[in-house]
Amino acid sequence: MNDTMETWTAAVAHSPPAPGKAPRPPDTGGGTKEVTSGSVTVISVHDSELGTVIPDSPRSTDKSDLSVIRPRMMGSLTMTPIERDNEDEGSGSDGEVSKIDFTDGELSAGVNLRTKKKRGTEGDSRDGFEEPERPMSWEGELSDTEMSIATTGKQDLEETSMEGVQVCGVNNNHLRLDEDKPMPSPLRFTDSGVDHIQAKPSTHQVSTSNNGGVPPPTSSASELPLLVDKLLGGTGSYNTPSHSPVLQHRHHHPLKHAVPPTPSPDSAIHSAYSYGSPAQSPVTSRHGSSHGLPSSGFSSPYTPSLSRNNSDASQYGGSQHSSCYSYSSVSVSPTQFSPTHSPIQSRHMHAGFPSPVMPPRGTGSPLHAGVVYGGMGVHRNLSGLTGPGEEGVQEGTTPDLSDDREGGSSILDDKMSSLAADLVQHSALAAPPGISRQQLINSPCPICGDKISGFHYGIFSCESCKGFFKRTVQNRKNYVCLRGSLCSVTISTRKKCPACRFEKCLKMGMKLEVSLSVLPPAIREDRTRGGRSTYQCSYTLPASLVAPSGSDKMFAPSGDPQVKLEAPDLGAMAGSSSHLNSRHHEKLVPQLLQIDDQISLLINAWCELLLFSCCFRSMSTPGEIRVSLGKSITLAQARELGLGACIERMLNFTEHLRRLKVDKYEYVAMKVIVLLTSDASDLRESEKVRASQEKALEALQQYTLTHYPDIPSKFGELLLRIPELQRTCQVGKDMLSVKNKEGEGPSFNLLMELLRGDH
DNA sequence: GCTCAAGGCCAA
DNA sequence: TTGGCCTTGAGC
Repeated sequence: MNDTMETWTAAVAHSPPAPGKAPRPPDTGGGTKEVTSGSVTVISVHDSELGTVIPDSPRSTDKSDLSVIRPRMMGSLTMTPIERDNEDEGSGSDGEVSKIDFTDGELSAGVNLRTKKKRGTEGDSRDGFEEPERPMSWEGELSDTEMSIATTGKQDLEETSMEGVQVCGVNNNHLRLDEDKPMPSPLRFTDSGVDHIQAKPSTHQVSTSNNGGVPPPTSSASELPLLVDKLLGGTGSYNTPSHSPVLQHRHHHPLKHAVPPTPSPDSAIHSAYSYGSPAQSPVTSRHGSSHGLPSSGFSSPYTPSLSRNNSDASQYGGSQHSSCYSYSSVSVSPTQFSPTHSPIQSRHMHAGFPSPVMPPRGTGSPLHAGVVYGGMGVHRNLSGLTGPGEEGVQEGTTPDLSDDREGGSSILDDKMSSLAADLVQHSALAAPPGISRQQLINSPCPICGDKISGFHYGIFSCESCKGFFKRTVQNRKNYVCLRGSLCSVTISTRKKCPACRFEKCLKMGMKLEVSLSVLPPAIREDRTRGGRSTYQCSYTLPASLVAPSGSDKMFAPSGDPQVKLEAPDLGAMAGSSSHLNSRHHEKLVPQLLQIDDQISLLINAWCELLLFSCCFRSMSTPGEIRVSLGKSITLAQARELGLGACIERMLNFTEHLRRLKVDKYEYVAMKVIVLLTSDASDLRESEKVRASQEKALEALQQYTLTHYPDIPSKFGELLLRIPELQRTCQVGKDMLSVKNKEGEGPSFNLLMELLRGDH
């Protein structure tokens, strides 16, 4: 859906400090110093399905469709010119980010990676890229052989990266995967007809309004986005390999925000440990036998000597500068951490981690073919799964070694960082249960790939990204990216585009405000220092942790209602999202729904959701239905394919949407309503579903009345479209059913191919 | 008393 | 403006 891969730059250069915002008071040692009420408008919104999404409220930004994930991933696999251009951050491009004042010094600073002093932690003195510290095994330093492996792996990485042709294999040729070859099915994420009902980039809230002179929306106006945010996924992994609305639970599992029996992070870790037996490890199956592998030079970063980088160490910088080296620098504790809990392996889980509710698609292990168990070789592939805005090695392109900004080595660093960042997007944020805090800390920052220093604002991130996020929010910076919000964000490039960096912070799950507003904000308005963050949901299950089927009790005792699937996950499956102010979440958060109910709802509504998405994105193309991969189908073409009746109704439906000028919020809300309206008969908590639907209806009504006061009937007209949508689906289903029986109709796969949401 | 996630400081 | 380091203080 390249044609809809529109990006925009919202926002504005720099909103002035809030009136009365005094310079930062001196640190007087605690206490409340200043109350700020501003916030940062999310910088840019890239919505693949909605195309350009410009929040009409400065306090809200919407990423209204989960399908944004797929295009990003696909886009990276099939480079488009714009992506290449974007990746080429060489001379000239920086100037495009005209409103972001970068100095040459900053640019050059990016080249130097991590040269700043660190606390005297063991191994800190070395630049990980130039002189990696001797990797540690769980018994101590790696042997020479192991070192050789690790070193060789690094060399391989460099060489292949430099060539830009072959995916680094980390000394394991069988793990290599040529990037110019089609990705194995489990990694392509393209074979789903319902995959746009997928996970989505995590959504985020902006704590308060940065008006910039624009009055904030009324509460009612904001309620829909809020509701949508909750309904459609308040947090999510960036990518998910899942292909079905059910499979996607892997990233939107009910447990991902489950609150542990105790809110303590420590207890949360404990919970993770309790799960982490090798036998139970969800990773085990993903990687098969990892024991026999020579670590590939990328053995687990976790060692029994965790004190080597325990919490304090992590807080003040670990021993590894580079996430890349962190992969290879340590190995596994067979006692404390199962090899299968290796964060390396865990990083790969996304490539096909079995759905907790449904068996994985495809044959065998989703990680089969050794694709995913290969250290950096995997990383590169995984990076390919990210989108154009997600940095990474650009498949099919040769790294520009003449990059005058950073030089060849820095490019490699960039790529390495990119890979690392990608990995974490798929791992640390979406790590399987059993991954401990320590393991996560040893993973690269999901935003830039740097060393994670701790849990900041809802995710494990590095110190720099933590500081950046804090500054951006506290200072109410509104950055703009004039490059389409597709800038790479890595260690070496993170300074180049704060807009994209901040967007990625949000995307990766950094929170300005806790989704459930009973908890304090991550960014403290009063700037009170000290104290522990009280939101541990993401801590327990960073971002998109999922548990395999039957592991529900891992994080919560039986009967804990928190275990139940949160509505956001349900909404995420609906294919939309938004990250908006959550100030009124407690008012709008719908009832949590059980996973079984979510599945039932999806089973009943998948067709409507698909068709709706298809029609909505076809609003700009009268007479055509925009199907997959940016293609359109006309009625004539549809008739040739035997889909005429269905497409005709879809065109009519689309025309209604066009006439009603359905906007993104209405679209999202309607999707939620459709989802919750499905006549699933086996709902366990039908009352909750109904209550959620009522809230969605109410929010939609308020929204339409607020935003379209001149069309008072809009709400009703929107609702009237739902039966029409359902009839359209029924026509399609009936047509397929009848014609397939006759052996002359279009196949189900064809329809799915047409409708799938990889846009 | 320890942990750790906040905010603050300040050199680069 | 960045990011490493520091202080703070609630939670345990």
